[in-house]
Amino acid sequence: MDELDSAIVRELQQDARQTNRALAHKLGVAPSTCLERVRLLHQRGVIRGYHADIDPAALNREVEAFVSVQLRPPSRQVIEGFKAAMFALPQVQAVYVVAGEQDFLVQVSVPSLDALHSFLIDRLTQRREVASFRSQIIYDSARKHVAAPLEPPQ
Amino acid sequence: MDELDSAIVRELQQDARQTNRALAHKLGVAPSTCLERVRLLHQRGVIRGYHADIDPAALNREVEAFVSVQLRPPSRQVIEGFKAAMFALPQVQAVYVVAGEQDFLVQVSVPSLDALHSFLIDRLTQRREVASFRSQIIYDSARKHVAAPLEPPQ
DNA sequence: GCGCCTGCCCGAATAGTGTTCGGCGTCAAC
DNA sequence: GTTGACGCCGAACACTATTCGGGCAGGCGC
Repeated sequence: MDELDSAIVRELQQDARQTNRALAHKLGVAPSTCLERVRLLHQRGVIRGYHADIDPAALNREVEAFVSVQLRPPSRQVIEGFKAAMFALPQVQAVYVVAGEQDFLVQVSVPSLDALHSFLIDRLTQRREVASFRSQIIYDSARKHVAAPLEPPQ
Repeated sequence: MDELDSAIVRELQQDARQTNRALAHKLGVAPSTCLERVRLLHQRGVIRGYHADIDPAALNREVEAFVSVQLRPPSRQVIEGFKAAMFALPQVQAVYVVAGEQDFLVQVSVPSLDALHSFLIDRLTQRREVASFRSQIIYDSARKHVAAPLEPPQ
């Protein structure tokens, strides 16, 4: 993971579809060198995949929210089961098992506030292991698509 | 946004680097047709970009957490300023302005628990507009990279 | 210092791909 | 039935990915 690898990772986070030649030219190396580096980054698991970023509105998902959930009992079995069940739902974008008062953070995206309400009372309240939940509608968000390596002297 | 567009979007969410020919072959259309569709999806803003998914561990980011923050006063100026300041920090992955008890949800990724602590006391506590905050360390997470269009009869 | 080995990078060659463009079929309107 | 518009197709050409043999530098043993 030298300087060249970092640069490749940065560039591909920014635009995963640029040609290998363009990438090589930007970094000042030969295309064959660049290709080999990318292949190794893949093999080492550094690059996990390439994904298109889609406008949620185009997928009829105008409303996004975080739902934090407390489970009872918070045992391994219950947590794993709940995680799998949530992840299988099409409205669910991401599931986070967290430390704190709440056990789960579930990121959902739905067509409308009505759909969010339906989701909460049909999919969440239904489940007996849900002790309590709290939903936070997302008014505005900003996500980074490119993360740089951090150094310990941070 | 017909069936073919949806299929293209689904495929490119799954693997943004597959060749246009492979994509066309999967969907049973000519490469030229497929290319034109992709171009239009871009132009319409449906496809916002293509990004490599990188293992956080490779970027020296072993610890991830959500930090929920309450601001005082929660005015537009304060919110916008805080959002911009957080987003500029390298440890911050995403910023969400949310409804509820807390005003902000900040997703951070850092090398260690120490680094998280440093971030909280150096970058967050420092700011006068931060009335209170609560951090939730992420034990486990699962994110979807492909989202399907939702229909109103959901 | 000298020679050897290893690892990395390069450039050329080939196979495969992106991209353009003229033409054709289908459908709807009139 | 005729016309126009739209979208899809396939061939052609330029460009790109990918492979592979060779060369260069750095490190190590002697």
